[in-house]
Amino acid sequence: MQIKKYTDYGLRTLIYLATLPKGRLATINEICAAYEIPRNHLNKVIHQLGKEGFIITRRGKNGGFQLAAEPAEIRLDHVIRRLEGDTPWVNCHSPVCVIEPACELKHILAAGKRVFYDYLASYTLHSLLHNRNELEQIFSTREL
Amino acid sequence: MQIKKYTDYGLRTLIYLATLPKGRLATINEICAAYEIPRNHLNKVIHQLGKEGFIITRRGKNGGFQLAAEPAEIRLDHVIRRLEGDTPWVNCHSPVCVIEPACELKHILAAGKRVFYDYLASYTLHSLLHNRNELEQIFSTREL
DNA sequence: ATTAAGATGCATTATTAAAGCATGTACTTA
DNA sequence: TAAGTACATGCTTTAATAATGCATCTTAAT
Ligand code: SF4
Ligand code: SF4
Repeated sequence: MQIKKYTDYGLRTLIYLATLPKGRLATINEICAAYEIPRNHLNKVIHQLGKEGFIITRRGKNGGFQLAAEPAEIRLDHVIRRLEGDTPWVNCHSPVCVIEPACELKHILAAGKRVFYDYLASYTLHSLLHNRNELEQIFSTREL
Repeated sequence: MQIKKYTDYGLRTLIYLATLPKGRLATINEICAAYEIPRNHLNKVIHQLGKEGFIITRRGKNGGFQLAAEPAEIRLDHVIRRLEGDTPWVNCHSPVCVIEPACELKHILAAGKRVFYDYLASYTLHSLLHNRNELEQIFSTREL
């Protein structure tokens, strides 16, 4: 019971982008260096972030990506749901569970999942910028 | 992002026990047969359920196990927390995340996890017996 | 044309959960 | 008290999935 690194990498990317001056593009290499994470994996995350519309990507020389909206408009529940994949938190099929038709548990777990995401819905990328100065300082010292 | 089969097996066991007449012991073999799940894995689950005090186990001939309390006294958050393991839903260490000291995200995720378990806390094993008759029927037909 | 960036697909490795196996220990009953 | 049955315990192996690596394609600026 843990979110994937994949998802966390996506959130880290959004955090990084949010600390940049508006309009400035970042590159995959830049983010890998900042967080010391593997380029290949981040590659896929960035791609999905683009597909999902959280960032705007630009190919080619001088390309890169930036936030597609204001940080306050990017909801954490949306991001995590997409990156994490929105499947049930319990697998009642494959293999099929014999009490499935009579089982209440799966409904309770599904409701719990909803409650979790409803809570996250009260936060946005902006909520993660409380320590913006400290974040910027971390990133700037890493560039040395 | 999904609970382990291990945890689900534990819940299934409790559901099964709750459908039995009070005082009646069940065995591991019985539950494996009822759910068509592997004995070796369930073995460990049963053992932990005993250690955690959700069931009372008895060794030896005519041994087995039964619920340690009334279904209405067995809270789902307690069971799932124990079986699932109560670790954070995001791993900020190993490897260490460079923005960890400035990051708000982990706190939000931790709060979301609390919200999830708080929700589960409003349910007990009794909540899972709404379709008790249907459950009993499923179990009885499987014994053939 | 060259170069630098993301896009895409496949292969490999690492991690963890799940399952298997062997043996120990407690308890009942003949 | 010996035999049998059930849970307890530890170790090994397999399966599933996430993470990572690699090669190549496409796009766009210069
Ligand atoms: S017990 Fe309920 S929740 Fe668990 S697998 Fe069966 S149907 Fe799904
Ligand atoms: S970004 Fe925040 S939540 Fe994610 S690993 Fe780093 S410290 Fe933890």
